[in-house]
Amino acid sequence: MKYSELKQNLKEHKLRVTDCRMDVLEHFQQQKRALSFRDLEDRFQEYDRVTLYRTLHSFEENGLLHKIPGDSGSAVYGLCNSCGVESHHHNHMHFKCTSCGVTECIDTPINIPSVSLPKDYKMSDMDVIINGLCKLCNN
Amino acid sequence: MKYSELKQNLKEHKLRVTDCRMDVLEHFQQQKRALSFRDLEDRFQEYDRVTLYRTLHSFEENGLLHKIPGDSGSAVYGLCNSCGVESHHHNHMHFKCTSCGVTECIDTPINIPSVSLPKDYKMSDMDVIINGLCKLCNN
DNA sequence: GGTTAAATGCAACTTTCTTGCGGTAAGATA
DNA sequence: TATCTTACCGCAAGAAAGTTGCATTTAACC
Repeated sequence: MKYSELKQNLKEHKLRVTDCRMDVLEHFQQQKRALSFRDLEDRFQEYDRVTLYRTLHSFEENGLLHKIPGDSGSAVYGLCNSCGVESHHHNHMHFKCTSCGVTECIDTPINIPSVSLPKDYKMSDMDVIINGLCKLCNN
Repeated sequence: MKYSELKQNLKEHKLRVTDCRMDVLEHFQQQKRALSFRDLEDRFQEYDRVTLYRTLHSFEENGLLHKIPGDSGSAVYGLCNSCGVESHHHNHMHFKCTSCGVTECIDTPINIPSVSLPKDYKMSDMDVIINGLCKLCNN
């Protein structure tokens, strides 16, 4: 993705354009997978840990990234193609490879069934995490 | 649940019977909801933090509890009724209340649809986390 | 270019989780 | 029930993860 598009992307989310944010956003675009704070820390040693934390938080707060529930303890962030400004409450589907540990967004629109909850429960949205083997580890 | 039953439950999972384990297991039974390490730490100040960590880990390892993915960073553990010794690979469904934060297991057997994954991906199991209002907060 | 609010870097700190080890107690065996 | 073995416990220390405050720098706006 071109520099101008990244810049535009940040501005659309009301985020000030800085080196750190441009680099982090570009990295998410290129990697096409969910990244943890640790991933960013390893990749961008030129930026302070605190700055990376704050970058992730502001990205999340402004709807550019969303947090993916992970059982490993540390949070993982994903950049879904379907993550538009208005579509905050869509249902996320993610694939986590049990072999290599990579988490990816599943963009294939799948009609998630209307779950029959017990009486008086009200669903707002749901996270679906599919565990298994990704295309690389499955071959 | 009676003392003898708790004891039996531990033994069935090849776990040595100790005070800490009995108390923790009983607490899970009584609470009927998912508990975080923090919950246990607050509840059982008479036990060492490390002991509680190890208790959770051994319970998880031996299939008595399972880890529920949480986006808050800290892991949450649940004791499903359907968690038998043999049924390790069943699909979990959990409800997390966005108001009070309580996570519960949804025991209603719901047939989770066969998701159409991209080519070459292989699913083993899935975690489904439904967010919304629980019956207490919805009234 | 000058102004202002926001982002950054640094330091210090809190919280969360892990490891190692000596002492203790559960479970087995006789 | 006495003894033995091994797993569990508590304590201490430390590693990892995340937060806060503040002075400095810089993006965005005029």
